[in-house]
Amino acid sequence: MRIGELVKQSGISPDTVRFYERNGLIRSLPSATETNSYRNYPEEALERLAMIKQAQQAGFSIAEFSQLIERIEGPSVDFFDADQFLQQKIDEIQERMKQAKAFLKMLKATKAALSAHMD
Amino acid sequence: MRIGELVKQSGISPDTVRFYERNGLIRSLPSATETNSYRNYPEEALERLAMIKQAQQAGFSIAEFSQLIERIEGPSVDFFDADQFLQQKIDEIQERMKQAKAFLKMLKATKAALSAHMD
DNA sequence: GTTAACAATGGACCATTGTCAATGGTTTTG
DNA sequence: CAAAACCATTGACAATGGTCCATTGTTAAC
Repeated sequence: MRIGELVKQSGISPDTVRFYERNGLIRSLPSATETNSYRNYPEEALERLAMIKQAQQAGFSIAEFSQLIERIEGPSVDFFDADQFLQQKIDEIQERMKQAKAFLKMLKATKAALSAHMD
Repeated sequence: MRIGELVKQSGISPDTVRFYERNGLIRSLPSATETNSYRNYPEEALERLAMIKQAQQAGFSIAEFSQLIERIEGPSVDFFDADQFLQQKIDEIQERMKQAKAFLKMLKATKAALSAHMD
């Protein structure tokens, strides 16, 4: 699939897709049938883009996501290293979610207090 | 309390504290007893800094946090407006956490799959 | 009372995460 | 085949969230 199609289906701008690719978050394969200079994306690219969105919402930076990709599908996977990396990131996200949860709770309490004021 | 004390107790750099203050996230009171040009922070500043951290982990930008502050403790609070603002932010954070959760789940699954490989 | 430590301000600088515009090549459509 | 639509590359620009530095003022310690 060409970038235009990917853009249409994902809602992400072509510039952003190319930006992600430059940074190793997504890959395009050279087309088997065509010999142009157009990027050719596999179907999985869509899921990958969705995954990037999720990672960002979880507080991952592009650099971190790129490291993740390298570790889990790069050549010569170092299992121990990958395992350690994953565990660390899992911990970080859990901590972040804890903090976010506390903030959310506070917002809700604030809203409730406000509502009580409103009558 | 002066900025140095706040910095010591919060672990946040003085530049960052002043940056936050410039952007309306925190306020210093003119000291009642002293007549210098030093910032004077109330005890609550510490909690405020902690709250800023939480908000950031929840994906809040500085601008959003500043708007929040204005709404809940600014002069002439518009209850309806504040209520709507809070609800919207609550929804956004919940959506973000949903995505983050999905990502976390995927990381855990990836780690489990990796572990299975390791023996 | 003078030095050391602390604080304020202004402005430059930095990384991150995109976005835009210009220019030129490729494909598709009519 | 000519025009419109699509794509690539390069490099500039922008917003966000700080950080650093130089200069100057203030306070505290010796």
